[in-house]
Order: sequence, then structure tokens, then C-alpha cells
Amino acid sequence: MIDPQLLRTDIQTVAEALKLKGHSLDVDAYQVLESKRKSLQVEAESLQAQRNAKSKEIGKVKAQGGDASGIMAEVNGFAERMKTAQTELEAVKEQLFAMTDVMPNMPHTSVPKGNSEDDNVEVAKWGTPPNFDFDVRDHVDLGEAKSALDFEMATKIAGPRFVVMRGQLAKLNRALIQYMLDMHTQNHGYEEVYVPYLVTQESLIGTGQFSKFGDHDLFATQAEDGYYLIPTAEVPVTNIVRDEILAADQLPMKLVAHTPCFRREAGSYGRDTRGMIRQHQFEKVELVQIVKPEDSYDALEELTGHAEAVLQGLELPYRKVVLCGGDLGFSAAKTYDLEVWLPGQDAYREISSCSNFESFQARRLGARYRVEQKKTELVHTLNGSGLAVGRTLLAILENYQQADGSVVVPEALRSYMGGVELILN
RNA sequence: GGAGAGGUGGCAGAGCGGCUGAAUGCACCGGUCUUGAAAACCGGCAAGGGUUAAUAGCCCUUCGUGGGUUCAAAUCCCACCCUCUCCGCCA
Repeated sequence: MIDPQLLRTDIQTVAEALKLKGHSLDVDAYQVLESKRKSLQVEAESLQAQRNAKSKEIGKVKAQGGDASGIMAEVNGFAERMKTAQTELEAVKEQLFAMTDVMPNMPHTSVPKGNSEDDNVEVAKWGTPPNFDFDVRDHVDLGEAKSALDFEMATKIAGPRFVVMRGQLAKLNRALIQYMLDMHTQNHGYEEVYVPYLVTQESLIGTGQFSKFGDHDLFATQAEDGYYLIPTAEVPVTNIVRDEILAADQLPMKLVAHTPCFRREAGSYGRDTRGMIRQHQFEKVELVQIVKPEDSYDALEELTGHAEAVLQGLELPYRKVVLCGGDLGFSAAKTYDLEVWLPGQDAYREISSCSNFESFQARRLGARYRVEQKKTELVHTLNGSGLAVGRTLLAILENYQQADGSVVVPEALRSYMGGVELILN
């Protein structure tokens, strides 16, 4: 949610910033509504103030045993007028909300211009893609050869975009989760949290995944329950601070959670249909930080570094890009994507997305902290994948593959794999 | 699932339909005292919103949520949600 105060005082700046995200803001329409809101609200509130004053008078007169019928007659007509003013005000507010609710967050000034992912800017590259002196296989061929990945079976059970992992790969999956959680809790200062995988609509609205108007990428339970499966741990974890006023010394709050994530992928028919790149259900270790506003950009660099540390620990080549305005998500002010090298695709593919939302989520969430005795201020929220586990697993298969189709276990994972150095052999 | 109790400020806990945005205690902040601290004493201390140059005033809203009764609701009525206790069931 964009600061309504800013929309009143400097809507041009907002309109300019939103243009970078491809959102055109109807400034005139907004200002017309806003001035209506102002006069209606002033009117409605002054009617209420008058009524309150009169009612108090009645109370006083009656307490003294006097006759209050005169004042009561005077106040009688108020109810109706108040109701009309109230109704009109609500209507205008709703129209304003319809406009602000679909406004994305403003990009940070450091965000490059651009319309699509082609305009994202590479800011760093780490490691070198391996050279193979044999025909490279992708993770599907590698996994299916030993029945350690079984897409057909998953389709039988649940339909397309699911996978069954068996034996060593199921264990590798678990090893990766442990490795990531241990690294973030032991080296990076995060507190591990376990959270619900089903959440309410309210929680989704808080983090911006659910808009009344936009479509969403969510699985839902039957209407009577009203639950949604989480598309990312960002939702339950960030909602920890919803409607809270935190003490300054609670910040920064650094949380890490491993959860499965569920997405319909409704808009991506035909895209990434092969393999584990895009699934309805996948595992992710998510980093979340709740920080003071002045610290959020340092925190973004730090948090991105924490995700990079996992890739470096696993010795997977990757590059870091900063998303251009047009490719930025709805709620984000700035995002770094980490893209891991996938020999099977001969390309870098996203494996982590680290974003600063500034106060955009916090405003919806009502997440504040106490600056001084009497003052509260919205916090800034950030999150990033550290990392997407399924994609990490397939990156390992493809980068560590051998001529015979076996796969070397990265050193960092061996203690989590019971000392095994080679799998799919 | 059945029976009962309850949801009030950071916490605990009062609150006859008007003088209660809310007693009191704790916590917290400021001060006096003290070499310093503690104790004691004095003062302050909810959030959101509007108006405004203003973090000054003034005003509105909020006592689980939503509706209703009334000139007036934390207080009365209805529905829902949640919590706790007991019983049943269950990993």
C-alpha cells in the first residue's frame, strides 16, 4: 500500500515512479475523489461532534433533574443526516481504495529502467560453468535413469507439475534443507520458525499476494474453511508482525523458515513443463527480515549475501541481477535475483529472489515499532529465498554430473548425506 | 462433537446506559532525593484517522468482530469469531 499521505501531497512523484513499473496512475481522477473525500469526511465528523456534544448536554440536564426534551428534539434529526454523510463517505473511500489497492510499490531510485527481464542488469557473477567432455544431461534424464525422480508416477498420483523423489534424491532434498537452515541459523543470525502452511485471506492481503481485483496464484480449500495453501513462507512468517508494535530493540528481526510452497501456475501453461523447474509443490527455505526503515537497504545487501553464501557453499556458479522497474514484483521496491547455472538448459535460471518492500507490506500489515515513548513508525520488511530447494537440487544434479550419469555430492553436503560422496551410481 | 466460563490499554484487573478513552496495580519514561543505585515521593504514559505549516491545538473512531436498540452503548439485544475448563474422540 502506497502512503496515502504521499498521494495527497505529491501524487506526481508517485505517478512518475509507478510509470517505471508500467502502472499508469490517473492523477486527475484520484485528486477529484480525494477532494470529495476530504469535504465529506469533514462534514461527517463535524455532524458526529455536534451530536456528541448535544448528547452530553442531555446527560447533564437529566442528572440535575431538568427537562431535556427540547435538546432531544433538536438532536432527533441528526441520525439521518449522519447516516447519509457516512454512506457517501464510505462510497468515496471505497473508490479511492479501489485505486490504491492496485497501485504497486514505487521502485527505489537505484532500480534500472526497463520493461522486461531482458532489461535486468547483471551486477555480479560467481564461479565458472563446468566444462563437460561428454554429452550433458539435464536433471530429468539423470534422475529418471535411476528412477530417483519419477514424474509419471507423480502425475498418476496428483497430475502434472509434481514429482516423486526416491532414495538418494529424497535424502539429498532433505540434506539441502538441513544445510540451508543450519547455515542461516548458525552463521547468519536467523531464528528458525515453524509456521502454518494454510493461511487466511487476511494474511495473504497483508503481504500483497491477494488483491480483490488481481488474480492470484493460489490453491484454496473448500469455501467453508476459507484457507489458502501458502505460495511462499513469506506469507505466514511476515504476518508474525501483523498488527504489532515492536520495541526498537526487537529489530532487526531475522527469521528463517523451511516450508513447502504451493502454486497453481495458472498463467504459465506450456512453460517449464519439463522437470522440476516449475512445480505446484516445492520446498523453499525463506529468509525474512523486519528492520528499521533506515537500515533496509543495508539489510537487502546482507540478506542477498546470505542467499549467495548457500550457492557458494555448494560451489554452484551463479549470477546476481538487479531487476528493472518493469520486472519488479507488485510489492517490491528493489529486488535482486540470483540465477544459478543450469548446464541442462545452458542458461542461468532464477533460484532466489531477494526483495526490500520498504513500508509497502508493513502499511497493510499494521507492522510498526516504537521510535520514542510516544511515536510509532512503520517497519520495513524484506525477504528472499535462501534457497529454493527443488531448483538447488536440480542444479546440483546438472552441475555435478559425471560421464556415467552419476553425480558427485558437493562436499558441504556430505555430512548430511551420511558421508556418501557419489549418488545415482 | 457435548457442557460451562470468559474476551477491556504492554501485562494484570475494575467498570449503576450519560460526569469512563476507561479506576487500581505492575511495567515503562521524566523528575526530586542519592557519591551511584535501590526505596520513597511527584509527574507522564493506548492506537488509528481527519484538519493543519505543525510531532501545537481541535475533532472523529476504537473496550474480540459485525449488526441492532437509544438523543447517548465497554455497559442492553442478536449473530459470528476466539480463548479457557470439563467430557468424548484422536496423531
